[in-house]
Amino acid sequence: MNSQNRAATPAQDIHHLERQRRENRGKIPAGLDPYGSRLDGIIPLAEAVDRYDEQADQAYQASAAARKAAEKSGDGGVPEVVDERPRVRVAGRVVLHRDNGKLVWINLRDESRDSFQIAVSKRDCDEAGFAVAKATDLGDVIAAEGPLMRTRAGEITVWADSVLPMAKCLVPPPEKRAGLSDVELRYRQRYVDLWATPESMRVFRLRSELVSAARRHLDGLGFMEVETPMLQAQAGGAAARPFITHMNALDIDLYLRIAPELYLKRLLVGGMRRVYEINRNFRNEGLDKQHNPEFTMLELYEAFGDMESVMRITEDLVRALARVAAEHLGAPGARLPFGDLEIDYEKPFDRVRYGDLFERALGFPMSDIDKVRAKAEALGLRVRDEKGEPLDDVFIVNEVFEEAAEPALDPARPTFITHYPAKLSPLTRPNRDDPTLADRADLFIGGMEIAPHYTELNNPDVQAEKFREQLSGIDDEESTFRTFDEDFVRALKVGMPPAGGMGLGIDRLVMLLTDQRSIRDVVLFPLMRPEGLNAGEPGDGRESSE
RNA sequence: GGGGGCGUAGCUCAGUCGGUAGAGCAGUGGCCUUUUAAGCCAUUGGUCGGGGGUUCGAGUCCCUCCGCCCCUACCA
Repeated sequence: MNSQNRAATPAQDIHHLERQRRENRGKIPAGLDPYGSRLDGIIPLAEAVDRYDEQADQAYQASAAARKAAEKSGDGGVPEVVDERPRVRVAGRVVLHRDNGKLVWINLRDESRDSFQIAVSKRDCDEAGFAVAKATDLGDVIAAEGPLMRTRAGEITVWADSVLPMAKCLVPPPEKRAGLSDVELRYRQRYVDLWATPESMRVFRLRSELVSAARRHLDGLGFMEVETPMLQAQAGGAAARPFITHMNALDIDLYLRIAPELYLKRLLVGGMRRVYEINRNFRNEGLDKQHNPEFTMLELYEAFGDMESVMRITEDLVRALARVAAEHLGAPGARLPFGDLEIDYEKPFDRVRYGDLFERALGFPMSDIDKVRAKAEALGLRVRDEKGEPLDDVFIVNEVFEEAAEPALDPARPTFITHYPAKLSPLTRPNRDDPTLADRADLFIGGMEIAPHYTELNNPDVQAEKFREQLSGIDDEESTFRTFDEDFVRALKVGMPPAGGMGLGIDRLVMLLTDQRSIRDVVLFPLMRPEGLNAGEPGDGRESSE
């Protein structure tokens, strides 16, 4: 079964450190597969620590000592050794290896614990297991079994009587104390980062728990989780550039979705009352600390609700998730560090009207358009469109708003910005009392836009008109992917109940709740330029420059 | 797109004014049955990201390409 040992890599191409590891693999006793096989009953390392029984350990030590003393005195009547220490079977990556000759100390790591010690003694372990322990390299995956004891130095340890190889690590691992700090390697080889950098594993474990908790929370509110198309003939629901692909069977171009919105609303038409989807969106735009081309979005819609009702859902949800994260830090409540900030999710979130925030930050109202334009010029902002035409007032206002007012928010206070100008949100339902305002509220936390909320438009005629307005004045490139969604208007004609909707950027929320500054540190496999395609072609530099 | 920075052993990093490439960890050989960043002795390991240039001489200076990071811009 050990055919894998003889994988045909030419010897001269193998790095000497890998060759050495291949040789060490060969030292594993015949009859044991270096790549192991199914092993039941393995418990997490953290649980092994919990199972330690102080009394049983002391009773064992005492009875072993008594037996030894009796043997020594030779008076007969040697007592039985009482060993009721709990036995455990554990497995993990070898992160430390101290070979004392006839006693080998190995520290394992798994998802649950950074380090857990096993001792492999020539006297007490079976022969093959001892040989495995001697041949073990840092980074190997092994399993061990034995009683739980405490060493003289006080560390809870498995005193192994059996050790089994589970997987050889042929690639030399990162430095044992510094771990992997090269960010490029961490992203490209996440499989190394996860085991070699405990902090990285913690972030992704917490991310998983947060997403689970979000589902539980929403399910508890009577929401139904659904899945809608990622391959779409029209990329709607947002104003981003989509990725394009081709379907051979129908010979049509398809787009990777930029948002699930228009499909989720169709479900409200069909009669679903509360729906949500947690899934990937794809946007063919720039990469930075807050943007990955594929990112995870939670969108939810509540029939017979509105912006206010979904704002309440979001606030409760975010607070519940913050509590999960705080529990991980061993802190009660929901106060979490984010860089230099401490963000308090427990107190009611702040609310500020768009216009009020503008006036508070700038010192004059947004209606004072002369001052707004002067400020825009002073800030060096864009005041004309691509064709050189002056931008509409409301867009200038928004440029100034984003440049000068948004940063005036307290980043440590989760804040909803409400009452956006209607012209900024062309697809949103205008406010019933003041049609110049849109029923839209954006949640900001830590200086990041986390979640927009809307009272959804459900009048098919208004929707059709909005689509038409949006399509007028787009350029050729945009027109290839921005189209009028006839079917969506037809759905609205069937009748969609009034509704509130929300979209929450899961990656950004996870950044906040795990205190990570880059989206790449909360995405397991962030997009990277592929390795080795054009790297270092001889002479390519000179040729392309001349 | 614009600007700045970085790239040296498997990993983490030094490398002075341009003068024969260094450390720790890891690895290898040896000793060691309570170590825990184990220890002690010995020791292997380099396309200094690729290419070109200047120079008697380049890890170091210049050009260029590749990759990554940061800032900025774009992004409902």
